This record gives sequence, structure tokens and C-alpha cells, in this order.
Amino acid sequence: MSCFIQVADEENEEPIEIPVEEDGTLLLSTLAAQFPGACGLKYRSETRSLRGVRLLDGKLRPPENGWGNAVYLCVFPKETPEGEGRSAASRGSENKRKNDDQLEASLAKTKRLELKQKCSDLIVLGLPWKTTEQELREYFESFGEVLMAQVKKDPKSGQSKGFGFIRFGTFESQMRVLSQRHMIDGRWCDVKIPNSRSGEGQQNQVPCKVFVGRCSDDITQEDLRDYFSQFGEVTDVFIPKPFRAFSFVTFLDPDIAQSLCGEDHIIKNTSVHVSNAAPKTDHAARHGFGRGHPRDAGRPGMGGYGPAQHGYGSQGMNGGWGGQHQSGRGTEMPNLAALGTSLGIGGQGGHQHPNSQGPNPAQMGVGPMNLGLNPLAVAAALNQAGWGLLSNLPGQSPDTPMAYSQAGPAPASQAQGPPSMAASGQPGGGPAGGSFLNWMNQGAGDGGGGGGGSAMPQPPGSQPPAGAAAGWPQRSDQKQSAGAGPGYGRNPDYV
DNA sequence: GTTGAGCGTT
Repeated sequence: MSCFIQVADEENEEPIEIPVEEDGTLLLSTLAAQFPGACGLKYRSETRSLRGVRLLDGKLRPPENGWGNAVYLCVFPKETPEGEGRSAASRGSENKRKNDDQLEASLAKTKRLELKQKCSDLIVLGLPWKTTEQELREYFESFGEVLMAQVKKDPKSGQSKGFGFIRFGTFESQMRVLSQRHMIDGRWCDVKIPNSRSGEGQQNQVPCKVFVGRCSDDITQEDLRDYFSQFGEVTDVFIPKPFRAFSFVTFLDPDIAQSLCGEDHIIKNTSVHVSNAAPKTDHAARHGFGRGHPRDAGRPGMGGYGPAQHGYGSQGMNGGWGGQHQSGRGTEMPNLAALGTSLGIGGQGGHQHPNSQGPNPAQMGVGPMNLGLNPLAVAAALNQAGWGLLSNLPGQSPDTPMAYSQAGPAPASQAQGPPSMAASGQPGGGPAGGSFLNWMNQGAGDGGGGGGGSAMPQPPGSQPPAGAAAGWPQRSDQKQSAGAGPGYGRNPDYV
């Protein structure tokens, strides 16, 4: 079996042999040790097209037929700002900027990166009692330089309290760690931005998650992961079940996610449309969304969405994206809330989407308080308008008229519509939050419906999230919040 | 010597 694979910076550069693990995977950290800043690999397939290498949990997986003798090429995050990682010069010509627009975008991005790149302490929850600070540090060192690792202990007994804190030297490491769960000494642990720090920088981030519309039902998670990995590391893929013609792809690098927004891509002979995934909280609705993509300048802001406050305040934000659902150990998602659904900096909203030919949802009064709306139709309509699911559409005001029928044909056959929020009469009251997007995002369904009272549809069978192939925590020593009520059974991805 | 959602004696 081969113990090394050949990796080069770029084509025609001299490859370096890099050791693979015994299980045949290549650790991203190993790759990064030789190619600082690399976030993935690609290679020329038989068809001479570039193909991305699957990356899961920091491990690059060999192609179907093994690594072979191919020379693999590093993938770097697009548009690495100056002073970080490898210089643009060393990356060849691919990142050359040619016009003022791009320059401007670059400056804006650099500025934003300065904001976002700050590391903060991270809390590690669920540590085994026996785990020491040394062990904690050693575990996380595989993700990058660990500046601090501490296990909180009872002062008297010295007994661990089962949680600790870590701090990384690079934001990259922090992001990577936040994007997954961690098996430490035999227990699944969660790493999160601690409450004491939440809101100090995380909100200045940009979504890592994109909405992929017009999916066909034969496009699998694997397909999406394979396809989108060519652009950068994919940390999660989520396809709602039952089939709803859209999916979410989360990238490690928000810039990569953003760079894809507005584009059409062909997967399995299907043209899918990538657009912004909507944040999960009404923050987005109030503050606008996104900073505009260079190629997609001026996405509409949330301004047109009516009184976004409507109905959400009472739900109680608990600080952080998707915070409503951040409880629930066991089925809890990795802390993607800190990753994939954060908010663009003070979005310069307000423009009409240049490509928006259909009715502007803002003007349409896109309200989830639907009239038995077919989600597929809504997704299609919004997406058709170049919007994807841009707004959180929180407890929409009843005074915004519905106009979906203008937005596009509504395949009426899939009768599984979103819950009638109008009927639920909230704002803010419904057990499930009362947002159309909540419903859209639920995917495998509000399995917590067992808890009763949810107005949400409850398709059978939840599934573990992508990227959790190793098995979601079902350890016998880990309480599973049995009968935890609404919410715990839902798919832990995207709330 | 038990425990298992949480949030840090600086």
C-alpha cells in the first residue's frame, strides 16, 4: 500500500510526497504542514477535469480507486488576503485582480477579515472527567497551535467539571474546530464560543452556508460534497427529507461560500443555483444580509421584508445564531451556528437584485404565513428570482400580502406544504418558532414533534447530519435527553 | 468514590 502521495502547489510544480495515514486518509494537518493554508486537494480525473478530494473531519479521503500515482494539487481558500498564508504571488495568476471593482471588494474583504479573524477562547463541553489539560491540549493540537488549554476543576476536590477552554493561534483552526464535534477520550464533546464571548466578533462573519436550489432528487449528499469540494473544504451538506428540491452546503471558508453565490452549477446534469442561505435569526432581517458579492453586487437587503421584529422578540434570543436550538446535547449540531449562519457585516442592502426578473420578494411580501404553499414552489420561486432563501422571514406580518402565485408555477402535486403560520396565529408563539425558514430548514423534520404541539410537519425518520458519519453520539454514558421534548429529535443541522 | 447540562476563582 502506498504510504505517500504526491502533492504540488500547482500544476507543473514539483510535487512533494506527503504521508498518508494507515487508514488511507490524508490528514489535512499533514497537508497544511507542507502547504500552509491549503484547505483541500484536487486532481485531474480521467476526463482531465479537475476533481476535488473529499474531506471529512479533517481527513482527506482517497478517491474511489485509491490515491494512485496522481499528482494532487493543493486547494487554497480563494483570495487570501495579503499577509496571510501564502502570498498571492506564490499562488500564481489565479487571484490577480484586474479592476477596481475587485480591488474594492478586496479591500472590503480584507477589512472584514481583520474583523473576523480574531480568535476567542472556546469552551469545550462534555469532557470526560478524567481528561487532563494536557490531554485536552494534545487533542486539539492536531487542529493547529493551541495557545491555551484548561480544564475547569472543582477547587477543593480537583475534580474536573467536565468542561474546559481552549484557544487557538489561528482563526482557521478555530473555525475548523467549531465546525465539528470531537471525540475526546471516548466522549463526544462540543466546542462552542462561550457565552461570555458570544457577540464579540462572531456576528461580524459571513455565512459559510449556501443554499443550493433546483436540486434534483438524485443528487445526493455525496454528490454535493464531491462537487463543491473542488472550491474549498465542505464542512457540511444537508438535504432536507423528504425531497424539497434544495439543499445546503457549508464551506469552511465563508468567502468561498460567498464566491459561489449567484452562480449556476451543473451537478448530475442538473443545473442547480447557488445563493445565500438565510441566517436563522431575525438579526438578518433587521440588519440586512451579506455584503454583496463581487459578481452579484447588491443583493437586496431585508428592508423590504416588513416588520421583521414581528413575532420574534418573544422567542428570546439566547445569544448566537440558531440559538434557539443550541441546547440539546446529544443531538446537537456541531457549532455551525458559529460558523455557517452568521451575519454579514452591516449589509448594504436595499438594492434590487440586478438579475431579479421576477417579482422582488421584498415587494411581494414574501410571507411564510402561507396559504398552503408548496415549499418546492416557494423555493423555486425565490430561487428563480435569484434570491434563494434570503430572508429569515420571521413571523411575518399579516399585513403583507401574499403573492406567490405571481412568482412562478407552483407544482401542486407535492402537497406537503409548510405549516400554516397564519393559522398558528403567532407571532412568536408557536412552539416551533413560526418561521417559514425554520420550517424550510428543518429538513428531516421536527422529530421533536413527539413532544407534541408542533405545528411543523413531521416526516418520519430523522437522519444524522452529514459529516457525522462516525456516528452521532449515542454513547451509553451520555444521556440523550430522553423525551426531551420538541426540538431534540429534529435534525441537528440547520435549525 | 457518584454526575453530564452548562459557561471561565485569572
